[in-house]
Amino acid sequence: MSAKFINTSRSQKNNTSYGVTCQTCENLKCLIKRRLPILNDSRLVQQKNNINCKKGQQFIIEGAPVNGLFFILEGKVKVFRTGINGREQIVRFAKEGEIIGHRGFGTEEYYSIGAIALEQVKLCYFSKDLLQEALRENPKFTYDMMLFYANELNKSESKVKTISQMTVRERVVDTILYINRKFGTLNGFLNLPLSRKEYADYAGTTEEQVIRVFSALKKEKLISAQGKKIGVLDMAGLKKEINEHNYFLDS
DNA sequence: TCATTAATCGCAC
DNA sequence: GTGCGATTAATGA
Repeated sequence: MSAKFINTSRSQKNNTSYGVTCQTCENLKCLIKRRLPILNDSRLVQQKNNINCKKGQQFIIEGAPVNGLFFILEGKVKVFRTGINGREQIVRFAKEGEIIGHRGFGTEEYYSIGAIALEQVKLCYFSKDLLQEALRENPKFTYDMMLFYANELNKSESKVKTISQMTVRERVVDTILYINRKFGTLNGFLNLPLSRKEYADYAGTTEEQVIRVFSALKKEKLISAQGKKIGVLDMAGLKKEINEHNYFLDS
């Protein structure tokens, strides 16, 4: 909770608490890892920081000043924004290889979002200044980042449409499909245990609505539920729910 | 086992 | 559809 994770003063070489450097990292989804050949001797990769987060720990606080960007090395997080009456709207879920906090990058001085670890998470933290330096010097890297931003914008525009035009039932189904697409399944259940409230916060409804839709879907044999674990029984049936209204979005 | 926390359900608006 | 409160199930210390 304290601000010590923003501590960028790490004297030595590339060693970290758990020994992952950009060179030894195996996460090929990471933009920086993919461009390592051209970024290898930049100060950016030499001075990155590693941060360990426990489950439930918030590592980005709304309103805090932006000093850099987070890349997820391992684990899953949720990114949210707090609404008027204190209700939180989950903007997206993110997993390894994704970037967090990029919206505040550049002109914004403060984060407009918060981020919480959903499980044990390892993060790579890059300072804003060094990142800007790397972007100015490496057009290819800059281009990759631009594609990432364009893609993110597209997804968030799709989500606006989802929330404003779909019924609650469709939004909940859409959320299940989204989690399924993004995180896959494990032993027949979605590979990401979320509370009903978290489903609600993502789908833009209330916890009760999610429960009601879930129990309806269970009766219809479309999904199964055991506590937090949700299993998809009839993928085609769920997709049909949304396809019928032509709102299916692959975000 | 007891104490919390989360999931459901029912009911009024 | 939404929001509150009571009941019950699940989880953790």
